[in-house]
Amino acid sequence: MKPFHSYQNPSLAVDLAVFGYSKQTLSVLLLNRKEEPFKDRWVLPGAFLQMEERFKDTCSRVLKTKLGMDDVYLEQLYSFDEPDRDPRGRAISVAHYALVNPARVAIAAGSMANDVSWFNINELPALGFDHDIIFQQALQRLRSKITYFPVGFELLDDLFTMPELHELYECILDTSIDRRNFRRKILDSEYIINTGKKREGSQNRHPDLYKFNKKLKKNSFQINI
Amino acid sequence: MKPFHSYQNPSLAVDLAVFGYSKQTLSVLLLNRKEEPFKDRWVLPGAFLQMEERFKDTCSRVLKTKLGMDDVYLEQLYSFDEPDRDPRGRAISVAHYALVNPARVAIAAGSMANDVSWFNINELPALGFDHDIIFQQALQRLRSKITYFPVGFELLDDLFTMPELHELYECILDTSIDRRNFRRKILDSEYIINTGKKREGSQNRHPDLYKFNKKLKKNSFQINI
DNA sequence: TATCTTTGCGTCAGATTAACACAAAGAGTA
DNA sequence: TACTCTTTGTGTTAATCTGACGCAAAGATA
Repeated sequence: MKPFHSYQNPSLAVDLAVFGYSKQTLSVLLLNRKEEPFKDRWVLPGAFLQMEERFKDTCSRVLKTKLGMDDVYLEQLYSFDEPDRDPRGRAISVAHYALVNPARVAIAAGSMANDVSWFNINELPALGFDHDIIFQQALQRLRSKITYFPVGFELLDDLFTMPELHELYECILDTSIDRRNFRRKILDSEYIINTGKKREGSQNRHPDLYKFNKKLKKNSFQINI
Repeated sequence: MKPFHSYQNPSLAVDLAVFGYSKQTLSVLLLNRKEEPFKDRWVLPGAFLQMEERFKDTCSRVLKTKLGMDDVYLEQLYSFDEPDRDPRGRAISVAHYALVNPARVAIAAGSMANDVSWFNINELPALGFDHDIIFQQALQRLRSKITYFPVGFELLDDLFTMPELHELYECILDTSIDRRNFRRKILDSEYIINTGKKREGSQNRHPDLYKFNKKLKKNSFQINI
């Protein structure tokens, strides 16, 4: 299908800030480019829109084919339109961010495997294109979102303990949060449910296992960490 | 310049939810379409991106040429990509919202004049395209934003009174707010400055005139209405 | 049984907020 | 001038929320 107005449109792409949390570290997934421009530089994964694709379709395609991931939390972030953001020509990027549990996704071990890697968000290399800016904005959005909406569980296993959730928040917000006050706020918000089970194996007291409360009314949720 | 990858791109446009506040009413600017599709229906103003234009450029062009407006507050909202949102073919819209003071902008009295009109946001007709959705999202964003960031003054005159600001908040948030508590929060936030002058002419006590504090550090601002 | 660490639960003072009282200012009117 | 009516500016108080912290229960080890 041709565009129905006169001038030649810019290229249209999505870029993805894929966040993962593992071993008390928040990481982002980067791709090592094998072609110009920005050959050998690390960039956010992305792709051009294909015929009839919606943004989320393109994102899912990238997540599936390049990274072997299915069913991840995805949110549109912002559209970037600096004319010179891609040296090949005018290209517009509709940036998204994704939250995944790295334990659940095995990065596809294909030919790409060596070109994809998790990076601690505090130890990022300089990225190609305008991806530094996109990443910073994604991180800011994640930090803002998690303080008032329960997206944290997207990064954890189905069952998780209170100390695990607590550490996740401290890690994402890069601040220390009083353990006991955190517990109270989270429990008051009713966004998690105590399963009655306990996480076994640790040396000390075995913490309760919680699960996310899926019946939570979307608008009733409000924490202020 | 041609796009540097293989397939034919969708059309790219911006749509604008232009909010105005006047006489204790929050309004949005609508355009009456004179062509198919959606002939004779009201829609948000918008335009296709022209060569080398950035989103904000296109927005400014629409505001200037169709509405005769300059220098308005503008913020990117969201990008809409439903494949059938435009019956003419695939078109992507990067929606923005704008805040203007209707008293300061005279809607251009050209051939378009009869086709442009302010509508009370509570009395909107059914809009063409997917503009109902875009508008609702814009309204939601405005409501959310105004509770934590001082954008209200964009809708008012340079000098305004506390009751005027108070009414604006009540109108936008569609709720009643205790006058005295509101005053305290706003003053504590230091985002407005008492000019010492008073608004004359009213029958009763003459209220103080305030102005926006432009030296306010962007990140220090935080109200919770 | 004692010790060490982690986890769960509770307390309390200080800060914030909501609800409300009241006086001052301005204009009209007897 | 004195009184009324309405609006605006300021303060008070009780309820609520938040941050800081104490302490005991649970589990493993010595």
